[in-house]
Amino acid sequence: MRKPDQSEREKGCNNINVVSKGIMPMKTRKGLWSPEEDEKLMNYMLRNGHGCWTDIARNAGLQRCGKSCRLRWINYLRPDLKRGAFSPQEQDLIIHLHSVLGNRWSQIAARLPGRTYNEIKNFWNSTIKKRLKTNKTDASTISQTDSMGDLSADASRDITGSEPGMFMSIHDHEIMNNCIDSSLTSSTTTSSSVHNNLMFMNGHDQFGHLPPLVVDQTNCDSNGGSSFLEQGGYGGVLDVPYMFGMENDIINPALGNRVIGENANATFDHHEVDNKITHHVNHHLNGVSDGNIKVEEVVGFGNNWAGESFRIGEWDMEGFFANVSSIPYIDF
DNA sequence: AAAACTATCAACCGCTCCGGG
DNA sequence: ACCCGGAGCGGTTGATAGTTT
Repeated sequence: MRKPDQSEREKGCNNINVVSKGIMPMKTRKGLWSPEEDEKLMNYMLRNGHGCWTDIARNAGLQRCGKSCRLRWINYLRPDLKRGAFSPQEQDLIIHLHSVLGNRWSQIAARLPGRTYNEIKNFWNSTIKKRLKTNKTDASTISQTDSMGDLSADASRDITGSEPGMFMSIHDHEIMNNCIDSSLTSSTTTSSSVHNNLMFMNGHDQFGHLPPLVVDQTNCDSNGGSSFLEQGGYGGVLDVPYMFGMENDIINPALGNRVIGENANATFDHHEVDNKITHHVNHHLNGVSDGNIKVEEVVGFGNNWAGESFRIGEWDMEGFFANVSSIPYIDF
């Protein structure tokens, strides 16, 4: 991997930035950090702790901008960083969290102790993305032979423009099926149409969205919730999304877990939910499942999720529930 | 052996958000 | 209300190590 190299290090020395607080123009270095610089920053941080990064850069005797110091500390020097390859469990968790959170790398990293967002981002872009792409190719081959037609064609990207390709095993579908509330039959659509929309081969709907999940507090037991990590596969039942809604809500992870359904206008406290997820995920990392968290335990009722409420009409429900009869995966 | 290709990842860039003046 | 600076984030780049041809 890239190692500190003299010519490279010299390159950045021509950049002249004015150090904040207007003391005097000072050359700031760019490029790779030398071991000496690392030592300076490390020693300073251990002695003085966090503060204004611009001050840290200056006080530590570094010819670096504060931004560069911050990045170096967060991504490399922090003592609590875990080194080495991602474990299969961590990989599963990253995939899992990405399906829920999207490219919010810092939020994903916050749930992986000792890992940085940059590390996870790099890992995703280099390794997982390719893996999913390969899987997608396989899936599209299968889907063609299964007469999936143009349903798979538009699944090349999700609404954020990133690559899809999350797979669900039959087992996953069964678990998900168990989590579908029978009361949906009385909602604006039939339970059969919802079921069918959950059963796209690649785990996405015809628009490339991840499948919606129906919140059912009573049926989603710890079996469904913990099975994902234990299986070690891609995709699967997402226990985290269950934590976002209320009973009978439909949640679409691709839309930021926004809620549609009878509680569409309900809003939740983002930080509270965040804390609960972190708690839940930590249990997974420690090899302990605490089962699904009760929805009311997370969101309560009447809390506010700042500006994140989602109305049913804002989603393409027509498209969402279209073509259900042409999906051959599982017959209900 | 060497050129070409691929994978990895450190670090930069530009942007948004937020708090203080 | 507006401006400014710092912090933080996500996208991207590019150097280098490793692998394949």
